Amino acid sequence: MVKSMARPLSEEKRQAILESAINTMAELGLGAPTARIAKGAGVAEGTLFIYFPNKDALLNELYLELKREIAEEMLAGYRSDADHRTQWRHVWDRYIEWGAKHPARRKAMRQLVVSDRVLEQSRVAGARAFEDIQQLFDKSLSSGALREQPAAFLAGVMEAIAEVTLDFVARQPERMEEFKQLGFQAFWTGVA
Amino acid sequence: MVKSMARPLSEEKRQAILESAINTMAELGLGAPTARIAKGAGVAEGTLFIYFPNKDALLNELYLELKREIAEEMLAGYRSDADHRTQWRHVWDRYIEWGAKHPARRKAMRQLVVSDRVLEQSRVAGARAFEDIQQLFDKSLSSGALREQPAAFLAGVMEAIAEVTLDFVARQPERMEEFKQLGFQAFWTGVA
Amino acid sequence: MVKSMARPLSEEKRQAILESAINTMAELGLGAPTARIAKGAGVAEGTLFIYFPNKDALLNELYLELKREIAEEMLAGYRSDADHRTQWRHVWDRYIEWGAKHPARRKAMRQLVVSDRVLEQSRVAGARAFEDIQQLFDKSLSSGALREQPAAFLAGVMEAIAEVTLDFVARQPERMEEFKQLGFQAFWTGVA
Amino acid sequence: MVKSMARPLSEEKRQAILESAINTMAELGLGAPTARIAKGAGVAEGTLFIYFPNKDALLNELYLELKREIAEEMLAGYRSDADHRTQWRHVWDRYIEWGAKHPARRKAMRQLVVSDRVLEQSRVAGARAFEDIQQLFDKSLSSGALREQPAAFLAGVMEAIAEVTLDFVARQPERMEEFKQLGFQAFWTGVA
DNA sequence: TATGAATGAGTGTTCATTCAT
DNA sequence: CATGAATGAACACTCATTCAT
Repeated sequence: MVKSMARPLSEEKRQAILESAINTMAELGLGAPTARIAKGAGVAEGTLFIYFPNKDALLNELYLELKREIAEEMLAGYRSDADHRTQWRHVWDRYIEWGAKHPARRKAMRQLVVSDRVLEQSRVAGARAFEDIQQLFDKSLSSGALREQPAAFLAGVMEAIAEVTLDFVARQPERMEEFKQLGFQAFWTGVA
Repeated sequence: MVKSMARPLSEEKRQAILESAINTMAELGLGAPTARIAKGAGVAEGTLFIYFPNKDALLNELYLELKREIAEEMLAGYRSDADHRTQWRHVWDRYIEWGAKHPARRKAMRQLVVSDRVLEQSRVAGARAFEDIQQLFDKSLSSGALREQPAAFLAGVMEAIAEVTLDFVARQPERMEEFKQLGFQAFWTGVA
Repeated sequence: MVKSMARPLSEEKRQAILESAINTMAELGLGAPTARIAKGAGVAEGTLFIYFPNKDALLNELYLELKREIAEEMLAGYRSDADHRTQWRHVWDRYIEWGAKHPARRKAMRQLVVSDRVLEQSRVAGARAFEDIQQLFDKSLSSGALREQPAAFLAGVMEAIAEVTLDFVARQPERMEEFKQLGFQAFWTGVA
Repeated sequence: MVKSMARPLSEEKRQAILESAINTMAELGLGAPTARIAKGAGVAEGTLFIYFPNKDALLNELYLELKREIAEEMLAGYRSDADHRTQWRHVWDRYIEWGAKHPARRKAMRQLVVSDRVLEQSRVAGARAFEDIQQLFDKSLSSGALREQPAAFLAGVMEAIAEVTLDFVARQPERMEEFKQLGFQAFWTGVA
């Protein structure tokens, strides 16, 4: 599905605005002024409102964009023929690596997640990007590889432990491998 | 010799302001206007600034206050003679119950935790309120009841899983016991 | 190549704001609210801050603008071939006439001159507008037409006597010529 | 005339408040907060309003107090049997010395003089403190020692030149004697 | 489409003054 | 009389959004 039909706008500029929003929000939180975001993107204040009807829309789209990016990243190189643990480990490692490599994205995401300005609708849409990973959960659950529990709960636990892990990696990057291992172990033995 | 005061600062009002800050911030996030917080506390706009020199100070004090409250709550009724698992379970249950009972407090806390406006200094001070619980971690670790790992990491994992658990409890309060159990199991088997 | 502007900053509006600042400050002193100044200029409150980054900047620019205007006024019609006394008298008369014609400007200037908010930097820049008049001082001094003394001191004395003169003119406008004469005599015999 | 009848208040405190007002206003201008003035005087915020009904009253009384102090200072050691020039020189020297010794007082006075908050009434009362000096003017004028001109104008010129002189003394205190002499000469030859 | 000047409601904070203690 | 907490109007400044160019 190509967007360029519906919006004959410069996809480049749109991306520049989203990227600037990430960096500006990482620094200033959700209160980051749209004027600064625009400036950071190299466009005029008003231009931002051509690409996004208002700030909340920008916030919600950014949330979605990041969700999609994370899901994509987590599945890259994924092999569905490996055993359950290996598959989980793959997904886990990819996420930790993404987070370690993109601190600003993580900071922005953290603000978005707890904000009321990101609508339920966006959260649902964001979850859809994780459908493939969801299937991994479902399969593992039905195969008995994981203890009986709601898949969403599982997902939440995994994400939560990953965040803690990333906090530690952020503070001591040189111990990344250790924390990555530690975090996965806590998750896997905890839920398996 | 203390100079007799015309009217001493009222601890009651201070609490009213903090309480109103919680509720207002639960609804509006950190952007909650000080004027609204004051109104909600039944005091004049200016009065807020007698009790807190500025909004950031209020935010930091609120963070601390909540941290202390949570620590106290978690330790209430705690028995140091029970076995490790029982002790952990106690602490876990108390936290889940606190969170389930105080959704506004949790919402406010969530915003504070991810905000740059809460200073490192306050976070350190907040951690001090958890020193007793920290000892529980240390003892369990040295006794071999828990797998070898940094105590702070353990604490982070526990808190993270608890938050997920509370999110589920918030959505389906009638399944509270089930989620409480599920969350603890994930934590305990994950780290033990 | 200049990027075509949507709407260029309007010199007209800038002047309107400065003009309104003069009148508002003449009435209310330096405490004149920016909101009132803006209103008096026929622009929105926020517009003032597009033309001046903050109130202090407005104050400093206003000081400069007035200094420049006064210098220009004093030199208009000036003939460098006349004798010293005539040249001085010309400059003197022009200033007294300017002050008598623009009481609000004088009132505003009086506040600005004694305020710490007008920076040394602005005062130096303001003095630069008087360089031509300064030369008149220097020439007269070196020619021996004026008693030996620092040129800046001379300038200060002249300005001070002019202010007194203007105060009297303000109270009894009908005696303007008399005071103008009296003041100049005090100055000229005092320094020549 | 003893004040302590009308106000059975501590004259000491009243003076402390006025003194603090001088210093605080020298630093912060007329916008100096009453709370800070009170603190500087070692009294409570509310106490200030026992001694002065409101801030404007404080300002006006301060103006008067300073006027009186200056007049008194100028006449101290004054010999009415000396010749005119000697008498004028005495008064001149005393004022320059007062100003050089009390920069904060001068700064405060400068703000008060140009402020609308000091009422005409206070200015008139302030002038009364100069009645004795006024007589000196009158006598000198009628004796023919000074050129024919309104006494008030003369006084204004003297004050104005003195202010300029003090500005120069403030910047180069080591040249005080030189400027004092220069200033007096400008004044005396200008008006005599 | 792109620009950035213009808008004005909204924000944190100050401060003269009052008044309960 | 003395205190300082309490008040709320006022202020400088910000910012999402609009719209003339």
